[in-house]
Parts: sequence; C-alpha cells; structure tokens
Amino acid sequence: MEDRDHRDSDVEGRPRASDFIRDAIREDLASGRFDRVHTRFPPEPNAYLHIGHAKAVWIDYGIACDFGGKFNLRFDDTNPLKEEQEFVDAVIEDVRWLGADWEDRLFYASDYFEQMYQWACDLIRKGKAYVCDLSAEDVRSTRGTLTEPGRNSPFRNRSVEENLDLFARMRAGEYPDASRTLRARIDMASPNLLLRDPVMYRIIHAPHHRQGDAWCIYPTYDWAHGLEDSIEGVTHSLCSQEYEIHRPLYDWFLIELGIYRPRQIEFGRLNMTHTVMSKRRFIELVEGGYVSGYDDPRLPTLAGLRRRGVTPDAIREFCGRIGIAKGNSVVDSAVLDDCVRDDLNRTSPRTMAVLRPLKVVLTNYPENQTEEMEVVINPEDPAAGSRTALFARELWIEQEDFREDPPPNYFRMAPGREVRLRAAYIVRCNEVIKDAEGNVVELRCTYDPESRGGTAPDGRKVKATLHWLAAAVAKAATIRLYGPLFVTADPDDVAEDGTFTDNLNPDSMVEIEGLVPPEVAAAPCGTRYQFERIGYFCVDRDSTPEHPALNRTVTLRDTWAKLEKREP
RNA sequence: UGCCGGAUAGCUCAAUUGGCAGAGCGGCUGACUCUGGAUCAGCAGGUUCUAGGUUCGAGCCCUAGUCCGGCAGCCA
Repeated sequence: MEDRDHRDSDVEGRPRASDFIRDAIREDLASGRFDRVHTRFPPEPNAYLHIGHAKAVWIDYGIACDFGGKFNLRFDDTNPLKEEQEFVDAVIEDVRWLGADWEDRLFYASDYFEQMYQWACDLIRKGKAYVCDLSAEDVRSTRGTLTEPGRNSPFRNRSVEENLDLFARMRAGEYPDASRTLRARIDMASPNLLLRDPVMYRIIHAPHHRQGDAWCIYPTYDWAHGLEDSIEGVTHSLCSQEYEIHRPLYDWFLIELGIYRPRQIEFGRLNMTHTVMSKRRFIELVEGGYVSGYDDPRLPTLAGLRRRGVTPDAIREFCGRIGIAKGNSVVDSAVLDDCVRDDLNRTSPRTMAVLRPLKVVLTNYPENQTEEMEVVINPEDPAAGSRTALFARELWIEQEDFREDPPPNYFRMAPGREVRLRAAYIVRCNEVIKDAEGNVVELRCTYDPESRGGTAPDGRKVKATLHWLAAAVAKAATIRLYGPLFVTADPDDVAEDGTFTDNLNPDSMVEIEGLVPPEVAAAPCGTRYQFERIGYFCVDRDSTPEHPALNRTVTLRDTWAKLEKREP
C-alpha cells in the first residue's frame, strides 16, 4: 500500500487537506500498529439515513479507498425491540445509492451472537462479569451520580460457577424480561459512569428480525460493538463524537478478552442551518403532518434528498468540502446547494419550461407555420449534442419576464422593447392586452425573420434572452418549488415556551401548475433537467404521462433577484 | 457539580518538528454573455476565547479561568 499517493490529492488530482483521522491512520501505519486499513459503517436498522450518516459513510468509505483498504457495511442489530427489516432494506438502498461499495462484506451483528455469548462466559470465568438481579431502577439508583461514586451490587461477588449457571439459564429463557442482567465487573467508583459495571446483556423475550426466537438475551452496544469490529478485522472504528466517552469501555472489553483490538476514533457530528438532523425531529415533523413523509424533499434524509433530485456526487462533494473535525459543526445549507448546482450544471440537460405563463402572439408569423429550432442540450457538455424545440405563432413566456413599466436595469420584455427568444428569434413587444381587472393576459409581438437562431444580421445587441414554449406542445405539469424548511438558521432559536416547529417556513413548498415541453412530460421518474433561467428540477415519483410532476432541486443563482431585493 | 472534548474570518475547516495565520462557502466590486445562470478576476473581513508564563519566536507548549458540546438507558 502506498498511502503517499493519497495524501495530497483526491482521485481527480485536486489538493486535499489531511484531517486528523487520516493523520492518525498514517501514524498507525508508520508505527506498525496496523499494516492495513479496514473501516465499517455500522447503522442500527431503526431509522432512515440522513446526510449526517452520509458524512459518516464518506469518512469510512473514503478513508478505506484512500488507503487501499476495505470497507464493510454492518448492521448493528442488537435490539429486537427497535429494529425492522424495512430499515435494513432502506439503509442498503441508501448506502448503495451514495456509491459506497462494501463488495461482499455485508454483515449483521446478530450473526455474532453465539461468539459474543462465548466471550461473555470467558469474562465470567475471569471474574470480570457477573449476573446481577437488581432491577433497572436499582441499577440506576446504585450507579451514583456525576460527583458521587456508585455502590457495588449485592450480586457482584457471586461465584464463577453460579454466574455461569445463571447466565446459561438467562439464555435458556428461564427468567422474565429485565429480571436479570449480565454486568461487567469494572469499577463502581469510576469517574466515567459508563465504567460503573455496565450492563452487557439484558433479557428481552422478543423475536429478532433475523434471529427469530433463537435468543432472549441481547447484547448492549458497549459490549457488542468492539467485538463486532474485532471479529471483522476492522482497523479503525470511526464513530461520532458522543462515543468518545465509550472508548475506555470499548478498549476494556477487548483487552480483558485478549482479542484483536481496533482503534476507535471519534469525529464531530454534522448539523446544517435551516434544518433538523435527528430521528426524533423527523418523527415529529412526519407525525405532525408538517412534511409528507420520510422522503419529503424538504427533509435532509437521503430518501428526501434523492427525491428532491440531489445527486450522490453532490453529496460526496459536500462531504469533502465540510471536512472532518473533532467538534460538532453547523454547516451553512448554502454549501450543499452550491455542491448540487456545481454537479447539476455539468450534467443536466437544459430545457425550457414556463412556471407562470403569459401568452405571446407573433402577429407577423404565418398562421399555420411551425419551425424546429435547434437547441444545445448542455453548453457545459458539448458531447450531449442538441435537440429541437418547436417554434410557432403562439407561445408562452414567463410572467416575470415582462414589465409594463420596467424599472431601471430591467432588460427583459417591456412595451416597445426587443428581446431574444432563446435559440429562436428576436421579437418586439407592440401591444399589451389586459383583462377586465387590468391584468396583463397577452402580448402582441412581431418577430424579426432575419434573426433566426437569435442573432440579427445587422449585429444589433439584444440584452435579454427569454425562455419560451410553443403553446401547441406545452403540457401542464405540477411543479413543486422547495425552499428551506425553517425560516431561522437554527430551528431551536425559539421564544421561552416555543418549539422548533414555530420556525417552520410556511413557504417551504409552493406547488404551482406550470407548463413543460413534451420530452419532460414523458420522462421517467428521477430524470433531472435544468429549466433554463429557473433552476434544476427532477421528475417526481407521482408523475404520470397524463400529468407530470416535478420537484425543484435548487434554483439557479439569481443575481437579478439579489439586485432587486437590495434596491426596491 | 465529576469526567471527556472543543474554541482560528459571518459559517465550515487548514496552518509540517514552535517559524510571514490560509482555503471553500457566504458578502461586496467588476469583466464576460444567446441562461441577468454558468465562468473569470478582484475586494473586504482576524486582539487565533481571556489572563499570565516558557521561548529569539506561540494558533501550536505550560498554568489559571471563560464559554460551548457530550455523558448519570437493561438505546445505539
């Protein structure tokens, strides 16, 4: 392995700052503590993954790739009360979608239960674990507090034989739920509360999604996790910062057992502005009806981001940009938007759709004539080639692209003014037609037949270029415009007795009926487009050929909107 | 309150053995143009949490303090 190859640049040769985890791994390699790198992503199958998990995946998988090592996907399925196959399937889909490759190493902690049981017996034989009859409440009350030591359990000094017998009976199902536990015999006075004789096994008579009724005792996280890493030969067990205090326990079990010991390293969790990032908050939002489900495009779940149209590449780029630190961080959601634009700009075919239509009639264009105009599919990607768009006498343009009384620096259409219709002709607005209420309902324009393709032979400059759609082919479509879920950067920034839902953005989704060209109407779910001058959109799963539905992934950067906001 | 961790530009992160504090995002200017997008160029922005100390020299090492986060599930 040649880690130097990976030190200063990524796959595309861009410079990459090293981070403290990579530094630590290099030290381990140099010192000989490890001679290879093997990481794992260990989700519990009890919830949907979010972008914070994506960060963890990219740390784990990215590091394995950088050091020519291996990466496992392992379900930490040690609690039958919370876990379901449904989540296993969803997590697999999400991690695969992200692009992390675990090859043939998909593992389940529950497959190690027998080995864990044997090791627990070893610890009992060493006098390092005992069966405790205390209730959960008694365990709590004897644990002590942050400032006072705990008291030893009255069962702490049982004989090895008795412990072995009792533990076997726990496994055999002789005792009811929660009546006994197996505890590690460490130190009830430790300043680290986790070391005060932590529970290793609890009795739960519940079927496990993979093990069925094979077990009625289940290992706790602290006991199980290091064993799982050890069994799989993981070298670096990377986890989020709240596990830091668990590390002494992770090490203690492995050292007492005398088995292979990986190194746990913790990194800070990801938070983002204008959103929430916890399972509990997602549940509140879904159950409160504030969002439509766990795949609502406003949620930072991977399912939601995917439905919104965000690409795995954009997420990977994001994870690279935010870096890795020891402390928790709050990343500006604009950084994600930027990554999304960056990727979609390179890869999305362009098309013209009209969100809020205004009719244009070209009075000098022959009644029955139509033309196929050639349009570049993606100026950033010449290989994408071109397509044609139907041009005709009656067209739709965007309402915003016309002002009867244009402010200074407004270059788009206005009475008497010329603009270019993209890839078509230069047109001039001659007449404004209004309804009874005075709303502009139609523009009468003339086109310059000499300007086919968009340039005039006399070389005159036209400042604005508008997108358009021929009325004859435009299809009505539901278009959902998504914005930030919360108005405030920090959703928890609330009044005294307020709650985070007070900060929900009432306009986080605006659903409108717009018009799209035929190829968009026919596109399958998941197809992404750039609607020129508007933003990036993705065909939603509710889309039908009869009535298409698209979600706005992110807007284009809009300098005009910024300008207008500044000088009202 | 005990233990652990963190604090560097508005935000997120860098800064080899102690050696001129940098980048990305955001903000602002400008150039360009058949997307007012993209792209490109430039500018502003810092008492490196505070107070001491060691040192020729401290973001980095030492001492004391401040603030923030994590931990008292038979969750992970």
